[in-house]
This record gives sequence, structure tokens and C-alpha cells, in this order.
Amino acid sequence: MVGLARGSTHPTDDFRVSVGRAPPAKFPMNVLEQLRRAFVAATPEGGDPAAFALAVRPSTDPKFGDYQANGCMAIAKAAKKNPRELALEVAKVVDLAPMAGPPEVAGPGFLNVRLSDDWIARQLGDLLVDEKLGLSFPEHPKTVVVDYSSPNVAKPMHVGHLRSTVIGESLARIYSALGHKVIRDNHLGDWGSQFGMILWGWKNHRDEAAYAANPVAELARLYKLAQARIKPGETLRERYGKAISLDEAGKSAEARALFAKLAEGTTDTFEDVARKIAEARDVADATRAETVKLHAGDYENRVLWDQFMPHCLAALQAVYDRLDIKHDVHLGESFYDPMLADVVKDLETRGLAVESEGATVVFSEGFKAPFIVRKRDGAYNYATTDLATIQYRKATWDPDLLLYVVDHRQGDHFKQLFAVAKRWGYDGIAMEHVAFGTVLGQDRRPYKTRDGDVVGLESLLDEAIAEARKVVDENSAHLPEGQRRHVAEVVGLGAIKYADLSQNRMSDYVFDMARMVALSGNTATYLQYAYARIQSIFRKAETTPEAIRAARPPIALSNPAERALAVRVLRYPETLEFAAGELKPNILTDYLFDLANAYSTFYQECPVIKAESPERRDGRLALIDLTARTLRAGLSALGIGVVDEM
RNA sequence: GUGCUCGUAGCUCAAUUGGAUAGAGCGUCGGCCUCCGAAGCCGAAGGUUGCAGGUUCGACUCCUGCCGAGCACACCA
Repeated sequence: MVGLARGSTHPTDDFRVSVGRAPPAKFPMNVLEQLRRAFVAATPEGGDPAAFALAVRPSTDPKFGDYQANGCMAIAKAAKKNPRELALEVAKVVDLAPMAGPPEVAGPGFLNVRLSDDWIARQLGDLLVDEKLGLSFPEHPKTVVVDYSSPNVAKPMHVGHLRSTVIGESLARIYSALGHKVIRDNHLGDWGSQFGMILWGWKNHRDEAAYAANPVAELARLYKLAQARIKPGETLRERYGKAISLDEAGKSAEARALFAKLAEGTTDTFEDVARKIAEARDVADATRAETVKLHAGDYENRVLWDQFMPHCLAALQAVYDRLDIKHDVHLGESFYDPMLADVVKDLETRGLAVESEGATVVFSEGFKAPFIVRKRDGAYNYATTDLATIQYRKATWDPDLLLYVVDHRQGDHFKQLFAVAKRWGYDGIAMEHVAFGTVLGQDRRPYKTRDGDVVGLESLLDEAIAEARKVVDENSAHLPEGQRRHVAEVVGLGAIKYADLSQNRMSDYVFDMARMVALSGNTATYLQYAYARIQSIFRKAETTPEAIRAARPPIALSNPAERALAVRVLRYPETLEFAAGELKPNILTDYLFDLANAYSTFYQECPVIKAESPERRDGRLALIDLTARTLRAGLSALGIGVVDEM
């Protein structure tokens, strides 16, 4: 990353630390945090306490205990001491009571911590009556603006929009669950060149009957029509552009010769290609002209815009409703349009923006290309809009953190934007581009159906729900129709969201319908299934979670599967904070899968209702109640629901 | 050409940011339903982490150089 030299801190470090150091609420149950505090107090001479604390982690292997402190080796190296001896000293000094006894020194200087069974059991007892499952809200909550989904209103949403929408919603929910103030902002593309295409289409090719019947479908058709008239010509120009230019410059013979060379292996003729390119250019110019008119306040275009927008927004909202996604604000490009002139003026006044090749631009160190805030033709662009957006957000919400959940292809743009914004005076706000890869098909090309259209988001949702419905009908025929339908929706949509959230790599995303709607293995279904089985046990046990919570039965951890499950439950707070700090929902999905897996093993080995005694039975009911609540809360933070029966 | 992102099991992906024997799912093979839901559990096979060097107690992770992939490179967003 630009501006982040090797060895410098992660851009959200400040933020993460402040979250991690959230003061303890009534129940300070972030186990990792507690251990870190204990180890900080035992930092060896010459060591950095913060780094020493950070080196405390969950163990990589159960045989090394539950947590391990790895900081002694680094300190020993710097101080030229023997790491094992240093570790022995720390082990003697560190006070982990009542969480654990003295850590065990292993290997070159690892300190292994095994939590006390009694302590775990007591913690679980407290968690049982803690609505927040051990989360402690910060004394000074941060304000976070999450900018996500942000589709172009004129185009139908397709699978490519899913990632931003699903990941952004999850991050919003995670920060919210941690007690921060979150503003979910849908930065709609409602003012750009795509509207020029629609306006052009409307004026030249509209079908009023079709518009009356389904406005959005008709607008989408017009948009596609404009694209179809422009795209092929542009593709041809990429190949033959030089030849055409020569011809236009009067060098006809040279042009033909070059064309013949470029056209080798095709049936293209010069006249045909030249005509198509010219046509495409004419249409492109015409659509651009419509955009310019709209921006200039042209009455007719503005009226059409006002007429189209409600339909577009309603269509988007229908998709968001299905996905259970609720933005707090929908402030699109058009909203910021009136502010753009002042933004540029201010940049100029401060000497940040300068004239270059007719345009107004901001140069930043480390970037070759300038940041264009006013084009040569006087129009503003997305760079200006994005700056205005930061200004507005600062004035309106005074945020601590801005998250942009946007395709990684805009990485350069955001780097420049952040650099300019900081120099403009917004250096107090942490800004992060939460990037992700492009959606591709299994052939590693952009995902398309047979007829060449990108798969619509809604048909993907339908497909997933239908797949879930098949399994529901097969496995749960006893459930009434309405319930089966509901279960299919929760399971189907959960599958899609989880498939996206469990993978947060930067590399391009290979879309695979079968995997997207898969209902076995590491899927949301697995977690939902574990949850439903727990509810089933409660139904059969003829008691309720409420009754168990009120009774607060002692929880015993005699069985290894029981203990493993208990430790997983305790790790919910630290995992959620970790996921938030790293901006990676897949950290949460990994944890939840691990939790559900621990439960499944427990379920296999530890009878609940038929436990050896009523005390053991109630203790296990308490444990699985905690498990269920953690699964539900974790899934909720991913934007995924649960059902009691499925 | 410059920059960004990446390369891990047959496939899709993890790996807590330098920690101990690189883990899951799918697929394959083998066990488990007279026992709280088999959308499940248990086990097996499968790896020179693209290649070659380097840094150190220790490298998928950091450095250098190659190979390969995707993306972006002023006035689209």
C-alpha cells in the first residue's frame, strides 16, 4: 500500500487497539484480552509490552493448551538472552489466576496456557445470564460509515453486486454488535453516464407500453440497447483504430495496408469496420450529450430523471428486502452534485488543486496520474463526488472510520482519494478500501448465461431457495407448507451469503452456482442445522432455555468434547473483535464453523437428555443453550438467519 | 512499460500478520442410524506453499530476482 512502508503499522491499528482495549463492562469476558493484560504486567526487561501482549494467541494445536504466548523469543533475541530462560522467568512471574495456573515452557521459548476447567465453568455460568454473550461495549463507541452495495440504479443488479452488498452488511452488523455507531450508506450511482444511455434510449427507442407494464425492465432494455450499439464498435476500434485514424488523416493507401494486416484471419472489411466504429462513436457522443444536459439542468432530462428514479429505487429495494439488508441512507451521486463546485473551489483556494491540460487536478506524491476533480469540459467526476462525500460525512456524522466496500479494481482511485482527503484536512478519519475480487465464471471469465447477459441477482436467489426447498421437502415433509417455504428462504439465502463471506480473498472470485447453493459441508446450513438440533433437544427435554438460564446449573467439563465446546463458546467476543479489526467476516465464519463442528462432536459423544444425572443434564442444556445463542448471534452478525426446525 | 492484487491438496479456499507436525470443505476410499435430527459423526489417502536464492532459533508469511495469472494506468464509475 502506498504510504505504508514495510514494517509500518496496519492502517486500522489505532482503531483496532481502541476496540481491543475497550474497558471491561460488567463481565469482562474477552479471554484473550484478559490473558494479554496479565502478560503485559509480566513483560520482561527491555521488551515492548504491546508487542509482548500481541504475541499471546489461541494455540495452534490443542496439545499446546488453549492459548500460547510467543513473545519471549523476540525479546530474547534483541536482548541477546536465552529465550527458554526468559520464558521460565515469565512463567514464574505472570499471574494468570484465576483463569489458569502458571504457563508451561515449551520448545524454544513458548509459553503454553491451559485454562482452568473450574474457571471456564464459572465463566459459562456468568455468560448464561449475559445477553451480550461476553461482549463488552466500549466506553467511547466509534462512529463508522460503511459504504457498500452502491449499485448503478439504471442497471439491474447482478451477481457482481452481491459481494459488496453482503460483505458490507456483515461488517456493519459486526461493528454494530460490538457497540459502535454504524451508518450504512448506499452511495448510489444515480448521476453518471449510464443515465445518459437511458435518456438516449428513451428518446430514440422507447416502448411506452413496455414501460407502463414494467418500467425498470424497459429502462434496463434501453440501457442494454445503448451498450449494444456502443460496445462492439469500441472493441473494433481497439483492433483497427490506427488504420481508421490513418484513413481519416487522408492516408488512404497506408490505412488499407495496415487494415489488411490487422484483419488477417477475419472476414472484416474496411468499409464495414469503419462504418461500425463511426456509428458507435455517434451513439456514444449522443449518450454523453444527454448526460451533460442532465448535469447542466436541462429541463426535459431532469423531468425524466425524476420520473425514472422512483422506479429504479423501488426495484433495488425489492432486492434488499429479500436479502434483509437495510441501509440507513441512500445518498447517491446526485445528492452531492450541488456541492461539487465548492469542493473544487476550496481545493484551489488551499493550493491543492491546479490547472493541468485544461483540467483541474490534484497531484499527490507517489502517484503518477493526477486526481482529476474537474474535467477539461468543466464537468465534475466521481473523484469530486467522493471528496464531497467525505466532507459531508465529516460534517454530518463526524466518523472515526470510513469503510468502502468496493471492487478491488478501484484500488488506485481510493489510494489517491484518501491521500487527497488527508491533505485536504481529513487526516483524522481512518479510511479503508475493503476490496474484493471480481466475480468470474468457472472458465475464469466474467460470469455470463448462455445468451450473454450477466446473471441477475434475483434469479440467483430464486435458484438457491429452490435448491433449499428440495432438501426441505425431502427431509422435513412433516412441516407445514408455510414453514417449509420460510425455511427454504432462510437456508437458501444463508447459503449464498455464507459462500461470499467465508471467502474474503483479494483474488478474483470464481462463481459456482453449485457451491453457492450447497447445503452440506462448510456452509451456513451446517450452522443452522446445529442450531435447529439444539432447539429440538429443548423441545424434547420439556424445558426451556429461559428456565435453564434462571436455574444456572453448574456446568461440568469432564468430557473432552464438552470442554472443547465450552472453550469455543468463550472465544466469541475475541473473535468478533478480531474480525472487526481485520475487516474480515471470514474470520467469523471460520470461528462459527469451528464452533458448530465442536458441537457436532459433542452431540455425538455426550448425551444431553439422557445424561447420567439430572445435574449433568441441566449443565449440558446450559452449554448447548450458550452454543445456540452464539451461533444465532454470530450468524446474525453475518446477516444470516436461523430457524428452530428445518 | 509502470503500479496494484495474487499463485497453498485433483477442485474451491483457510492459516490470528514471523511460531511448534501448513488446515477445512467438495470430490475419492472405508466405517457409523433398535440410542437427543445422517443437512450429521469418525477415519484414510492426497503438499518441495509457482521457481531460485537470502534474512534467523524458526518463513506460506519478510527481502531480492525470475515464471505465471488477473486488474488498473489522467478527463467512465
